[in-house]
Amino acid sequence: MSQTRRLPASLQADASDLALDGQLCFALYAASLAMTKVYRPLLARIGLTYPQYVVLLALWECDGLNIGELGERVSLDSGTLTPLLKRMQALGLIERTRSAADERQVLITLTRAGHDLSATASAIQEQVGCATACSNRERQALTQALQQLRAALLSNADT
Amino acid sequence: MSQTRRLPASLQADASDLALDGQLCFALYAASLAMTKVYRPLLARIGLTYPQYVVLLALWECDGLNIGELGERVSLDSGTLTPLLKRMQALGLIERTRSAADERQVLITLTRAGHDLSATASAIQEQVGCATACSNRERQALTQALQQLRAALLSNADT
DNA sequence: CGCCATTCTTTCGTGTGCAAAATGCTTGCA
DNA sequence: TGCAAGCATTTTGCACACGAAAGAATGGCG
Repeated sequence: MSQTRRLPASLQADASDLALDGQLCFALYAASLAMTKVYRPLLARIGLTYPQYVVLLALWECDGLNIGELGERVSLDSGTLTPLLKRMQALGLIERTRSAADERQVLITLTRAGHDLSATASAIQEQVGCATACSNRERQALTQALQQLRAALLSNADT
Repeated sequence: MSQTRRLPASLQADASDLALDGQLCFALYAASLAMTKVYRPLLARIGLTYPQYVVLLALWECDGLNIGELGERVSLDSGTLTPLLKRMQALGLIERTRSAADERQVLITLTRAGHDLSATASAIQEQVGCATACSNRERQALTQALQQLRAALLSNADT
């Protein structure tokens, strides 16, 4: 599996540190892929993708945001959101209107159909909760740990 | 922020459950995006993207895998890996050769240059470790929790 | 009043991710 | 032997994800 090499001790030590399964970054990446994999078929039944679902979560909580605010909330670039939101508009879930106060801004508001999807979403969320196979308490603890990690990473993003 | 609505109790209860920040799925999604955001500029200096780096991690651990095995290891589809690996070949980091034993398979092997990048990777890994702002013990615990979550999600992916 | 720096959004190019169809090799079975 | 079934990979099509650059509107400032 790992061949013996003649290297200075400083480099020799690295070999074990680079093991794929020991890496937090890979555990995060793989878990995130697995999560979307579970959501995909469930969301497909209502014609949504995972990022679109995340946007809806944000809008159910606070309707009428502009693209910049929405992007900050869900951690996405405006260049990603614009086409995504256009698709959601085509689905009849949201409206995109220029702000009267500042015509530079585009305000995103839920339609009736978009609002009503929250009931379905709750059902899906419960299904996935089962698939995680862990208690509410564990889930909460993990969620909090990930929020802290995210905050630390973002504040050190320029380092 | 959240307007009062008249709904049956069964739906009323959902409102708080759908709060964006309470969702494990969103915490995972956002943390994963934040992690790649930290890695991006560091990896860009050596011409790599994040998934390409993950593939290298896998190959440093076990060289000479075919595409299917590699995909299982890093949790990626062959449709994703094929173009990604071609780009890595163009960079001179890997070789793609048909297996003599079974001509259907494409074997991925590291070049000298690909092998040598592991030293740089260790340095990058350490930088990111600092950015996570948590101790080795915390990092290890979180990594393990994410691995368990991923395993649970994958085994229930068909539910 | 008109110019310009700022802010916000959109467009563009590159690179994932994944499902489904297409391609080419292998194996098993008549 | 010959071919049908199956397998590994590639291709195709759609949807993110992001940085950089272009467009559009606002708010000063001379």
